[in-house]
Amino acid sequence: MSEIEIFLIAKKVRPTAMRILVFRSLANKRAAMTLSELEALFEKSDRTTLYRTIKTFEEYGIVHPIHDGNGIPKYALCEEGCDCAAHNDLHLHFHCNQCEETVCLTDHKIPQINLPRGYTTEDVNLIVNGKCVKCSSD
Amino acid sequence: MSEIEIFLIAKKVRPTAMRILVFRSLANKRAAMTLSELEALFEKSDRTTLYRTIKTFEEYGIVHPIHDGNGIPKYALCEEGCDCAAHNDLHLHFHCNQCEETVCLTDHKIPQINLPRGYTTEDVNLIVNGKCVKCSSD
DNA sequence: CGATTAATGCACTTCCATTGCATTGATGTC
DNA sequence: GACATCAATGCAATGGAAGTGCATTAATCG
Repeated sequence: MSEIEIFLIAKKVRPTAMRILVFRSLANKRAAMTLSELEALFEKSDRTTLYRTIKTFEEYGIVHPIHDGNGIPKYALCEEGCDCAAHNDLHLHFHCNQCEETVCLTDHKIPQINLPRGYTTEDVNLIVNGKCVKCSSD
Repeated sequence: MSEIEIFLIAKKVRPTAMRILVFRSLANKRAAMTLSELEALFEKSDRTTLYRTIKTFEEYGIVHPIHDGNGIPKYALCEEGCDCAAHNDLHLHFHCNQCEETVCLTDHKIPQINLPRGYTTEDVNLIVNGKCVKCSSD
């Protein structure tokens, strides 16, 4: 059994062919991907299956969606030990305006945000737009 | 001539009826609004006109879009003196998970974010999700 | 007033998310 | 191993919203 299969089972998700493929694709690609980008990787797959695969992954804390401000959500694997449901992994996301790639900067935690009296925080989403390492050297 | 008309002219935007209405609607509502929400306010208006009105407002620095993570952008009036084009108004946005309203917390500036070497910042988008004042008292 | 440009309204297209339903595949039981 | 059950898949269809082309109307300028 592959590592991915073991991981999925541990997450209580049945390791079907499609799920393994999607997981591997996300693991190999350093950047977050949209459903369409994922779809393009698999010739034969149905959009719906992919859609539901991602939903399942989301539900079981395997991926988290990233809304980088381009309207279409992207997905990236959660960090090990990240309990996204409890929002314990408040890292920031970087979106490159040139190559359009969005990456998790998991080492960069989000600073404490002060809110006006009466407001309570449940989740924080921080997107930095700019130029990534690859594009800065151009 | 109304204040709104004067303001629009100062922004080099012709104060048409629709534009005045949209501006007033955004000014009266404290929260940011989607195109659909705006559309619902005007019985007779065409969606396209509204769409282009907002695009024009965006272009001339009258409104700024807010991507609060729900896929559909919302729009709010820019602060006075805010030069959105130059990203000088990096305030944070608060989205209430209960009433779904999104507001600008213009007094709360976004702290300096440190990025890994090679990354450059052009824009920062910070969304805090939680409960707003109104909903906290429930 | 007439000409030019801007704004509007309508029709249409496209893209993506989402759901219903029938089918296929896997799992667990006897 | 055969069967019942439930999960996963694939196809078709729907719906919401963004965006575009074009003709019409309104405003502005000479």
